[in-house]
Amino acid sequence: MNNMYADIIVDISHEALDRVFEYRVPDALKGSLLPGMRVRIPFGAGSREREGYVIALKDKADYDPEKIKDISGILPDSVPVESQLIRLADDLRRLYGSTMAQALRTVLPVKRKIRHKTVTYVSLKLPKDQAGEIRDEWDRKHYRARVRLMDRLMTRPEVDSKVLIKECGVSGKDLKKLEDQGIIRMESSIRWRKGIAEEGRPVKKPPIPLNPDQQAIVDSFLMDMEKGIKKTYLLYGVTGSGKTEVYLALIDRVIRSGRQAIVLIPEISLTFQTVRRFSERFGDRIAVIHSRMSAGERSDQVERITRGQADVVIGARSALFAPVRNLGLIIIDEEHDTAYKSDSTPKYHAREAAIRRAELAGASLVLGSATPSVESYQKAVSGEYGLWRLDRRAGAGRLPQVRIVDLREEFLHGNRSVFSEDLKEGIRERLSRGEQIMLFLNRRGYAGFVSCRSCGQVIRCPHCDVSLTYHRDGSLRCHYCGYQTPYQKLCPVCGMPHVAAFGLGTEKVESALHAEFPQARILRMDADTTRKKHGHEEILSAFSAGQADILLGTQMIVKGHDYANVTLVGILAADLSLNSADYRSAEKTFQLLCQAAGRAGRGEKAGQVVIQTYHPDHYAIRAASSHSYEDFFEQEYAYRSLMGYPPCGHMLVILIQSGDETQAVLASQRIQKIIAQSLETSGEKVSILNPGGAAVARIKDVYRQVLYLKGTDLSVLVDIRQRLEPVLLHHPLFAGITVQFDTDPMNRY
DNA sequence: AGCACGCCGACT
DNA sequence: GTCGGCGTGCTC
Repeated sequence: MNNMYADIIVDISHEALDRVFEYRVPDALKGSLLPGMRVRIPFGAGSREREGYVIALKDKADYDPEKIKDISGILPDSVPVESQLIRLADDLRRLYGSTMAQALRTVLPVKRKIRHKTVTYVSLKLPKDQAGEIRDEWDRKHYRARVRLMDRLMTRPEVDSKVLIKECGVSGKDLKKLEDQGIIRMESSIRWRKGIAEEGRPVKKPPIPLNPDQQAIVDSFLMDMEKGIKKTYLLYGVTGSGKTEVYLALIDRVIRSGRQAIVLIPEISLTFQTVRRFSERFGDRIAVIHSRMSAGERSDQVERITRGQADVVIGARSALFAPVRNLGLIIIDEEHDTAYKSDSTPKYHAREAAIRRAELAGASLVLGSATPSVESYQKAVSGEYGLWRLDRRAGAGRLPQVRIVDLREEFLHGNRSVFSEDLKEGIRERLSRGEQIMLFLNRRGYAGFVSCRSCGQVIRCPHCDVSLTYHRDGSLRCHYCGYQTPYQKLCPVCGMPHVAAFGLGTEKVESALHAEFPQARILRMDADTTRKKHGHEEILSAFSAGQADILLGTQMIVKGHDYANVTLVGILAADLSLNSADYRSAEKTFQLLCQAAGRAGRGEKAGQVVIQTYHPDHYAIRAASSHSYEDFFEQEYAYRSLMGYPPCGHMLVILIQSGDETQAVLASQRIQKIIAQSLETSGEKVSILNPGGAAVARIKDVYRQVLYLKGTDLSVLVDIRQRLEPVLLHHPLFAGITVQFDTDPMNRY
């Protein structure tokens, strides 16, 4: 039999190992081994068993045949994947910055153990004098690494045990031993995430006939299909215009041509209701993938997909990588949603990744939104994407009437309440008619920051450089790290009893509502009330069932869910999201207002929206009130192009983190220097914004430095990153410092 | 990442 | 001499 070799990526995320290694395929595995599979391989001097990914098979090896080792075996649950996904991983790695192993891990449908990301905090357990004695004893015994460790811990605790291992030269085992001996204390912290609803039984229903607008879109798609045109389309449809019906019809056509579809939905709106609409149409030929599934459930779904038992895969961001064999269509619903941007490395955007996957598979891509991202709309009007529009609501509902209330005038007229006269009047009216109201506030907690009225001192978190928030149980809490301390009237700085909470929070609004409308039944929904597993669903279905008159909440109440009986939507402070120092703040505000407004008047009864604001003339607020996306886009695009922000340019964020403030600053300066030098030689124009600090300079005792690079050409930024990576790996200055990259970021740093 | 090799200082 | 820690380089 002929020799067979495999190119393999070792599953260790380290740049030094980020390349292919050749292995021999033993006879026993020939025939069953395919690219994309995970295998066990002997690696390194000790031929320790490691895991790796097969990325290609070949009959010749380039490396010294004497040194080539055999693959030990295929991992159970290993699934072959078209070379497409491996190429996609390679693209993601190059564009967003990661090792190939990390990129493969995000792309391949492995049943992987849900590994919590942990950081271990190390501090001294013994009092200083005792620790000093132990240190001196070690010094006598010439335990140099341990002495360095002790000297360091005696000045300050260390945030990340990895830094100690690297810089003091102690081993992980040593630390464990010292912990057992009661000399040091080690605390590991885990990151957690949110849950989501379950699936239900599908009952097939006949399709709703399309209206002429919807039909025209489906027809034009069919014409392109017949001509063999594969491209990206933007479906811009106002809320309630029936985008989902169009999706269903498009998917139906694609399935009939023998191909499959992937539908992406933002995690938060991926609810039972959404899934049901698809299962009512396609029965059990759908597969659902979401983050809260157990490893077993997930691998069942993946197996059904690989076996060809599903025509439609529905899921959040990561479902984009479902191992669908003959992909014909990808749909991204609510394409503007920031949830499509991954927050772990590689920090890819599902929209960009989908464009690439569709290209590789020869599939079409449909982006749907009532408030398209500036990026997508720009590409649609420039002709790069096809543009489909749905300007009218599909059913009985009409777009609600919007009223802007100037809060400054309310204040001038002596109204000190959270609610304007217009809003109060509206609420009263709805209550008397038995209709429902949604009130939207972009903030959680009882109030905003807490400060001393006498000296102006703001009470801050001792670990995070952010202000603490007052909660009604009498505690001050940090939203970044969960730090809690009891509220005190006495100012820690000037000693005057004038510390008080300012601002607006859902809890505060709730009590104001109770005071104003004692008869109203109120449901509050925010991060605090939905913390338990299905809190989210419970509250929404209670409101839907008419168990409350008013639903008060943050961001999360504006997504999905139709409530026929809601005829008034109030936005209490439209400015809250407008004030953040982020180039996307106007876009975010506009999207939020449109979505919130879209909740009103979904049924037979006409809807009304009241927007309270201190900036009644801001274009985002004006455009939202007249339901004019075009007006908003025109002004926003002008601003972006003036400033060179995406889509009129690109950005690269470099996040530098260290437990030591000076080191973080030094590393940041060094990086700036390297960038400046490489720009000098290439002559490219890239500007470095905001050097010398992050919006939050410290989180959980980790110091942060952030650099924003802005340039017209994405490839120049990618180049800079690639030139930086080897330096970060080898230069001693970067030992114990984490550097992360984010291309075209969607969140603030 | 994790292992071996080789260098250097300190102690039996 | 020899023991053992630490820097360096390599892993198919």
